[in-house]
Amino acid sequence: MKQSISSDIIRGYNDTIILFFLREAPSYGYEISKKIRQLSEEKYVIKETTLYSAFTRMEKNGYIESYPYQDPDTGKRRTYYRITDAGREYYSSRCREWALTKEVIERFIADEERV
Amino acid sequence: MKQSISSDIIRGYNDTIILFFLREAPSYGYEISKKIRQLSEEKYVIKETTLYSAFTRMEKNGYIESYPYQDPDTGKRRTYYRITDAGREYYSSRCREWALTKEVIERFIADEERV
DNA sequence: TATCGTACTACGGCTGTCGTAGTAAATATA
DNA sequence: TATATTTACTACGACAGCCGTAGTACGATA
Repeated sequence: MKQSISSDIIRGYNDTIILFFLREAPSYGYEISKKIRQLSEEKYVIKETTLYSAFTRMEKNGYIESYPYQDPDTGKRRTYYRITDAGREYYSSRCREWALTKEVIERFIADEERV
Repeated sequence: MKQSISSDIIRGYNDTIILFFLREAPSYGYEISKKIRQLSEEKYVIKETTLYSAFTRMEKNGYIESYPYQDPDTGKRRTYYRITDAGREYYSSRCREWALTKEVIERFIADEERV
């Protein structure tokens, strides 16, 4: 019974998590999902449907752009995504919001319970 | 254009915030909403419908119990809520989850953007 | 008399997450 | 060579929680 992260708290932060990786380089669904697992040390595993619907939403919002890409080695066709300037701004604003949110939520978290 | 907290990130933490106050003493909707505003210094103002639906949900889940109460001074009738043992356990588990979640999310928040 | 603060309830919409299912090609294993 | 697993998605619909709108009712204050 490992403690894990509820989807309600991560809700709305998936976009930020995805953009965190796209800031550094364009990528695609499967790779991003693996990177999330790795960086979180298996503590957070994004669901496929959640991930791909986030792509759709963010492209609609202009935070990312998709383009087809064929891997020169394997020949695999994938949909790659790159971050836009609007996406970078959005990421930054979410980071600032996070700082504020964290500070506020912690006022409602009892010290003794913090483990 | 003050930076404020989005409902998506607070989502699912409203229950915890409410229980934070009920742990100390029974209370009712209006009072709790005021306390949230105060403790967050206006950074988070819970919506009425959100608050009352949280009460309903938590009572259904057995985390709180309601009882009618008439104020001896004003004569005002209110629905008071008190926390149950299950509610205390739930609060504690949410606090532990928070510690984990915070740690994980921060891996996806770039240092430079932290302000 | 009217407005404001208090203390709610009802209803329905919206968004993001997730379960289920299916497709298809490449790679690994037996 | 046959089968399983991994990779890389798409479609559909359910669900939960938040929130906008609206309305009720009562007391205090202007």
